[in-house]
Amino acid sequence: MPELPEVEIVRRALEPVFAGRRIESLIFNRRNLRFDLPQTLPERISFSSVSSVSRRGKYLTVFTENGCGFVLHLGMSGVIRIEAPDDKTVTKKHDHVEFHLSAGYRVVFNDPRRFGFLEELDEKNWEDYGAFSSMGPEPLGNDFSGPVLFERLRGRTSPVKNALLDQKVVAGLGNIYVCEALYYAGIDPVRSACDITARECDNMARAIKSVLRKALDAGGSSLRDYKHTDGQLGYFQHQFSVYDREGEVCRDCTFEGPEVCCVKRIVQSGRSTFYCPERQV
DNA sequence: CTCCTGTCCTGCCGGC
DNA sequence: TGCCGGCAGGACAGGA
Repeated sequence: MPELPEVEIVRRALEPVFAGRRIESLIFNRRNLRFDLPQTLPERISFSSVSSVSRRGKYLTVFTENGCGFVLHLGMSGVIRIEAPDDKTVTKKHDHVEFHLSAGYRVVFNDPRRFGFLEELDEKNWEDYGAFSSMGPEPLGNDFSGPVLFERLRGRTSPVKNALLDQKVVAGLGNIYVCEALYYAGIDPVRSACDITARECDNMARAIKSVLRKALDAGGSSLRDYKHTDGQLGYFQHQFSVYDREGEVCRDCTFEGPEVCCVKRIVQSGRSTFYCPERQV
């Protein structure tokens, strides 16, 4: 499931393909994804050149020179496929959106579960877009730190795991990186968010940045090979410390003797949380 | 405000 | 072998 690092990798791959190229046509192969597709967008952005490809949290934004644009969310299973001019054009099941660009490039959005969405956006007032207007800081940006996180968790009685999943608290985190970050910070995921001390928030902010950077680096190294992986961009394999490792020994376990520490799985708000009870307190 | 629950959707996997 | 139920989860609506 694409979270901030995966979306950023997609952005980096899309930028050189989109930037400066003209959108010859935009084709919707169905009426809706998660939401109805913007039927007026194709005529508004066709034949104009792309001026920017950006990311905010898990959202991608693309704008054209005439000030039009759109926001794209990959949802759970969304994947971007880039086809170069000399590639054979293939249409796959769940290819919902196709951009045909100048010089024969194609960008295809494929999303089996259709949790993704694409909505029209004006460059002028993109910050007014609902999700953006209330979104928390970029975790890899300069305005995210321990003190900032501490402030944003104030008054929040829900478990810290749930709070970190809230895009209003901090942007771009999903279930996987929240579990991983809490592991590295040594924080028990069931603790109430407002009970986390300032000092622990320093550790959490550091852990969040570190986990995201590592994933970015791993994705970055596979980026140059994307053509060999069927041209598909969306998410990558990572080595997780706790996520999806129920019953296994946690990655940095130093526990010795007959009692081996192992990763536990609990359910919080209907979602799996993986953690190490020995290290996370 | 915050918090919680139900909803959307299909591929995959385990059980029989 | 094939069917079926359960599970996975990001964002959001709506109610407490």
